[in-house]
Amino acid sequence: MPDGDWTIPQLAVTVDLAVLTIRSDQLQIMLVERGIPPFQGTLALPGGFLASTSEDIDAAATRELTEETGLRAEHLHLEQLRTYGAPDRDPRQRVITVCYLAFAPDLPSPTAGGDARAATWMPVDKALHKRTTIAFDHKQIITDALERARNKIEYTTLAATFCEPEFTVSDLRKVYEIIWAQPIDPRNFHRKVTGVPGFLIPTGDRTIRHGGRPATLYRKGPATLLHPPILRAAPHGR
Amino acid sequence: MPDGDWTIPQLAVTVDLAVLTIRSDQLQIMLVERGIPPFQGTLALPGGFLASTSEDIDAAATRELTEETGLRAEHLHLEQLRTYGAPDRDPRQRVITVCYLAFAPDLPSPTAGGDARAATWMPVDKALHKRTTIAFDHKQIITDALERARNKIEYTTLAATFCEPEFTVSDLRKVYEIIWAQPIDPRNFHRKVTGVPGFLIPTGDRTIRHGGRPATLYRKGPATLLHPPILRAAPHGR
DNA sequence: CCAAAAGTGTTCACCGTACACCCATGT
DNA sequence: ACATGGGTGTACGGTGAACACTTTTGG
Repeated sequence: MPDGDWTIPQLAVTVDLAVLTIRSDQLQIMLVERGIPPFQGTLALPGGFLASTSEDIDAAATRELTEETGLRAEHLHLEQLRTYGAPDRDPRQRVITVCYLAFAPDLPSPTAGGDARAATWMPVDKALHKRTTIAFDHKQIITDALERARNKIEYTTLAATFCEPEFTVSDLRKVYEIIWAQPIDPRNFHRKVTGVPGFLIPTGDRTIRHGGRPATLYRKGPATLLHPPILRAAPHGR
Repeated sequence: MPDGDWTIPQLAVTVDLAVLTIRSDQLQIMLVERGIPPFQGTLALPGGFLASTSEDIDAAATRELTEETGLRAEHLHLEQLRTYGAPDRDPRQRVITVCYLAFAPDLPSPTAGGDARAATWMPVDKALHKRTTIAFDHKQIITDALERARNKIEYTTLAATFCEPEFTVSDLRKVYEIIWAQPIDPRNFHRKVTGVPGFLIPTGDRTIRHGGRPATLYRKGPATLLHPPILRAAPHGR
């Protein structure tokens, strides 16, 4: 950090959220419809300006997230994704956005938090489709969020954050299959994840199913890293 | 991004650099001595305020980096590390710092770029030592930079960015050994890295050594990802 | 000849993959 | 009985770790 005591005028900082969840067997992202220009009526990532001069940016992201989802922070994963600062990304003024990535289980209702704005879910595929219009550079942000999510579940236990508090190995496998868009052998996956110490804690209960053997229910354990990682078939991301 | 058209007053955005290099068989980080309070006389990461309202933050980082190192951007690696926005991280005013991580080969002179400020190198170990004082929250940033670097060379070819344009397999291995602070078997390492397609391009020349068989010289090839990654012995970083 | 560093060959243990097979439930 | 999904056993192939060994230089 340099010496000097001046600020660029007309410089604003916002915190935006890329909230991912799995709904209807699809990876979906939370979007809000913009009420004013620019991009009036189009969809954008939820977010907002810093609430006060003394608010930490991480805290601002947490606040936004719990407001939008209505969930408690412990049931979510939140991490900083990247900061976007192209000079023309907002036509009104210079806006720098610190963007956060969040993983959430499927939520009872999109706007359970009581927020006035209409938050909706859209499949990530559809949001990234050529013909879909997303405000600002948010389509790029969604692309980055997807890539980060795909990489992250390889070597962490965060995939479980997409599941309900109690979930089966199948539920967890579905998360991987949906995010990676590739099938996974159920038998080997089962052995793999149950073999990681501290990842899955059996609750003692079992599912009541419509057919088939009942599955053991698990809770997420304290482990955060997977060793060795669950590697995808194809070379990482390129 | 939300609706609204106002800015927090007294909010400044800076771009800081965590530049890593290998000098004297140690991982070192570039620091500058602060000329004015706060933290006058103590060391801090190089960086600065955005040069103009229309400057992209990535471009600002590149500019700072080439100014400080005197090297052309092609010989360096630069990526965004993280944004730090704790409200009290600068006692003067609210400052949000977008921090970048850079890898550089050993440089001819620390301030070859002709910059007036005195840039120095300090071993990362020493910078992170309990008794070393570093300005602002920059010690935390250095910690994050080190962790990122350690992870990054696992699955990318970026370790070669620490080497001269032409280097041997031994040179590259030393980079890994120094950054990971752990010995690596020279034979297996050799086979591993020479086996990655597009990683190492032989120049045809060999080293002239003070003893021992001359080593083949390589240039960095177009490959960017390592598949499979070079995994460290111990569980990743925890 | 010896030391030192580069580079190759070989062995072995482990692990991911593939898949046969058994288990426990609903219909 | 049969379908459906949960979960275990096992054989095979690839790869990383360990290390003996050869190659090529300087002293």
